[in-house]
Amino acid sequence: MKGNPEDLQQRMDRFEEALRRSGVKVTHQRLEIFRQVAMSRDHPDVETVYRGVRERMPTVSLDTVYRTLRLLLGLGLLDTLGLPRRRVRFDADVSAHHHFVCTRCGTAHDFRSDEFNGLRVPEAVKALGSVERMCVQFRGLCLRCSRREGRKQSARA
Amino acid sequence: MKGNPEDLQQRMDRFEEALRRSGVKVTHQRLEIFRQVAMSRDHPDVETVYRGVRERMPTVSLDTVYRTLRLLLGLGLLDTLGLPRRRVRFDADVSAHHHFVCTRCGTAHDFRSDEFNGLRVPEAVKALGSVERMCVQFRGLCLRCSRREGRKQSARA
DNA sequence: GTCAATGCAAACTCTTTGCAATCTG
DNA sequence: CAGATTGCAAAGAGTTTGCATTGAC
Repeated sequence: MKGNPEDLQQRMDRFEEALRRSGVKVTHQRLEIFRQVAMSRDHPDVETVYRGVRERMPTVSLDTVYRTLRLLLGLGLLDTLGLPRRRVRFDADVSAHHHFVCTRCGTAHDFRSDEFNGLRVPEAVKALGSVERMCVQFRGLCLRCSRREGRKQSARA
Repeated sequence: MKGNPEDLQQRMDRFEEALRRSGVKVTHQRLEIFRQVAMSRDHPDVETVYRGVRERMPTVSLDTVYRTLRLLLGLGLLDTLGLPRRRVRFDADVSAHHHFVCTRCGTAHDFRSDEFNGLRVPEAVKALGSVERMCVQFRGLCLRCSRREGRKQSARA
């Protein structure tokens, strides 16, 4: 992220508006935590967000940062890189392939695609470092979780 | 993964061969742990690998599973889904964009690409679940880590 | 037989939770 | 002012480490 200041202000305004719409309270902590992520050029982890926010707000606590980030994830105002899950998942297939990952249960399925394997590395990416591998990731609800979801819906009705 | 039995046997043979070439010992635990990952259709986490291996080898310990998986990652015989880092990283940009992730330090940088945004969802993926979003991920050494690497090299020389 | 690898238990790191105090709407 | 939110401290996950024992080569 990180754009010019007007840009950031605009995003902060939209953020505050989104909080109100979601019916949660607009607290200093929430504003500063979001601002910190929005200001970062790379994608900060919790500790980095915490340190950054603490410079402007020395009394903020680490668990508020955790709680807030989780809240904002849930509201769709933030995203995580890769999976929001903690557990590392392993893959015995080291050759080129791509993934579909379930946002609910975290299970991942492989698929192969010559079209995707053939994608060229954009110049913008070459400027960031030396590319060793590439992977296309689709995210969404897997069949099993979709079915479960459906059952819950009909149970409520 | 998970292919037919001959396939698995072949992969086990290649695996054993790779261990020998790397100069590490070929132990029952290593064979069974790799077999468990290679057998799995989805991508198991450590706990799942542990439970699976324990059915065939009840005395295996959880930390051997951790150690072995880490070893095999290092040897390039296994891969992780997403980042091998545990820390979750956050992204304030919820709109469509793609990532370059450094395999060494874990930092991630955004880039945009209309070409990638326009990729169609393959039929094979639609069969796995409902796709909500898509992201292309490039992995490799970032500039900063490359420079560091270079310095280490010349320091040794 | 030697030294790497394992199993056990304890340490460590990251994240979540319970509860009283505080602040938003 | 009521109830959501925070800060603190303690508990919970997941992962790593030290050391004596075991097993591959």
